[in-house]
Amino acid sequence: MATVLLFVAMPDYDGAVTQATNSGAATVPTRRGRGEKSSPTIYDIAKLAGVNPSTVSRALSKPGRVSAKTQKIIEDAAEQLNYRVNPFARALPTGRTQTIGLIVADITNPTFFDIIRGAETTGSARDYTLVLAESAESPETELTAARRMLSTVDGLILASPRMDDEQIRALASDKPVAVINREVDGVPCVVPDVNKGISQAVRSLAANGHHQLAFVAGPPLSWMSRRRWEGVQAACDWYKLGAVRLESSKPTVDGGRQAARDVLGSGATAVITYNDLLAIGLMQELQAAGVRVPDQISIVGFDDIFGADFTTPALTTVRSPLGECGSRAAALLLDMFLGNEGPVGVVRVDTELVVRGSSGRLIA
Amino acid sequence: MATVLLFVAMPDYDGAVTQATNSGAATVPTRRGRGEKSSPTIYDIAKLAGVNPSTVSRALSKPGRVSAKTQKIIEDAAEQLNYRVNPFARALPTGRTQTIGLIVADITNPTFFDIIRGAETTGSARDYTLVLAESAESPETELTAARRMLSTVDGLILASPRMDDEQIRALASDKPVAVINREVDGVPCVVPDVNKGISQAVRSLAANGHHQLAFVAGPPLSWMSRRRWEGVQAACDWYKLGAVRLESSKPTVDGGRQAARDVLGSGATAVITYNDLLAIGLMQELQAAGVRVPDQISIVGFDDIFGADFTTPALTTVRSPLGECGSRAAALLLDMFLGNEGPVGVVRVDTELVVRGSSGRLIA
DNA sequence: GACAATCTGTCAACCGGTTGCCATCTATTG
DNA sequence: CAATAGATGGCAACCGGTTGACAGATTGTC
Repeated sequence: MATVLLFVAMPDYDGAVTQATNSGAATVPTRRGRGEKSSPTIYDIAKLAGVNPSTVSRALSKPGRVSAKTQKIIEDAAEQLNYRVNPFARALPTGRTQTIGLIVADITNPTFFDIIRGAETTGSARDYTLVLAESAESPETELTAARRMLSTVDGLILASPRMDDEQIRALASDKPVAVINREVDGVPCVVPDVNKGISQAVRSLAANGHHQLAFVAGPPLSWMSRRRWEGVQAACDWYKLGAVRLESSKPTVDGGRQAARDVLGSGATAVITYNDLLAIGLMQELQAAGVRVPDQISIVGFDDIFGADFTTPALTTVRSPLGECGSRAAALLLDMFLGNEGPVGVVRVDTELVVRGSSGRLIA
Repeated sequence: MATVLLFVAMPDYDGAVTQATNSGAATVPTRRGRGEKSSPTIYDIAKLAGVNPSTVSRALSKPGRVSAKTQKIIEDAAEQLNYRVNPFARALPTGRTQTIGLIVADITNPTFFDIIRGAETTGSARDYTLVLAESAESPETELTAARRMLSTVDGLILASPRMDDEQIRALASDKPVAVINREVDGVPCVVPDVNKGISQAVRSLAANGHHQLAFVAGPPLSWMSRRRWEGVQAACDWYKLGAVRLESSKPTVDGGRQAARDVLGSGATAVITYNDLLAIGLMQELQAAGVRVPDQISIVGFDDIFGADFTTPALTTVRSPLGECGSRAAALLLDMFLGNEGPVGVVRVDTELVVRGSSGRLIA
């Protein structure tokens, strides 16, 4: 299992008083040859400021606990010494690590990229570090990773979890947990509302003369794959299109190529895939087989990942605001850290159709 | 500044005895409601095994320091309690954090993805966590990030650094540092040898009837951009092609689009770009302007990133073994951790041309 | 069997912050 | 002016491992 840690932002020393004067030359004060004594500690500050170390600790982390005068003296001393808290020393007694865990199915999948970015940005704003781990689409690996992480982080974000609702709730009973791309009772979730985007896609396809649509599904354990299929079915019902569901071996470009055969066999003239990777692979394979896109078959992906507009024709896709999902999930966690048990409901974000060249009028 | 931490692999408790028996049910032994007492400690093990905590510590981290018998007893106890070391507690007295820092110019640039992967995989094998930070192409940001990271990691990898050689050496005098995509005297470096790949590219272009070539450069501070341009010049000399160097505003798809105008103005029929992102943007813009690729203009990128084969035609590119670079750099660091000051020379890895559809015979 | 060399486990100090409790000191009020 | 509440700083214990120093046990040697 691979785990990635996104060190979002290292606070100057505590997130307070962030303005560091660039007064002197840009020299590092403590230049030590080998591995001798390292950075200044609160004890050094205490000595310099003529107070007790505990007072320094309070001045730097408990706003208002010390008098304004002492506060100032200590802050000056801290700045003079170029003090940085030792995160390990802080984490030891408190258990607070200033980190948020994020588990994704596959680090190399660009879909997760925006989620990571979003979570990182929001965490960063509050001096939280993001730790990434990978589940490789396996519920077991995911659970193991989650358990291990949980001891090291203050909270956990699960992007597209593959494990049971029950297991997720168990984790959530231990530390704050937020879920993306899935609804789990009793756990705060951030879920793109696919209906709008799917409606737009199917309406557009119907308007372009399509009558039979195929949906290439994602991983069987993916809640979101089921959800998208339901959305496609509902929209097809409404717009009077036939809809058929096809399996994919894996939610990648390669999986998309492999699905081409089934798509052709299905007789559908329009395809919506579980994600963009599948759409791209499918388009490549169809074009290689001489099928013209979109003249003969229209293709619509999901997510609008990096590279979706590299293809010719560029990929039409239902964009999920992945960055917002990551950001919202992180915000939920940050909220819970503050003690707000708050609403554990579902946060919904909107999806929208991005029309590019891979979908269009059916030329019979 | 954004910093990402790649938590590569969390060892079972110390990397030794990794087989965890899945004996009982999959219940978490310490189920605590709120934030009560957490995981088992070496003190718990000591009590259970009837020895002193320090003996437990030694048994778990200093192989051979305790008798085989005691070792066994302690390991059994540790397993029974499902013990995991507390990384914070360990880092505090030792300073060893089991982490490697990696600074890249841009987290969203897929070029760095393979480097990250490579470093992560290699670090992972030795139970090291990877910490990522972003420099946003700024030497100042990079230096700040590097300084901050340095106090938290055991060693640092700089992928495509933008700061001075001098600054890099200063960092390296503090803790182990390895550099990728650049040569810095006195610091271990991993550098793709671009000559082979460029030679292949230029030879192939010459053979296809091209006489005038343009190189679209990358960031001015990029050592590798200069190096590639030198390689292109040398190869063009050899194969008797004219070569002209064009600037780009930024090394992205957008920068590539903007460069299209200059490319057309240069009269070149073949283009090599600093990286694939530029090549893709350039190709999009040229095609939009009605230029046929590769019939009128051949395009060759650099790196072979994710998505390079999404385009139509697929992108011909000089592949750098980025994954290997990351992996090698991490290996260098791990070596230095073991006390091997070793050779601080340059590790060279090979590049090769990947011929796809965007380059070919010039059709006048 | 006496004595040295080697093993093995224990003691205690330490890493650098945090925090409950208490002693002062100051300010407010009667 | 005395009594009292609140603000402020100090003391010391603690978080969970690590490690140098040392003593007791074991083994080997002559």
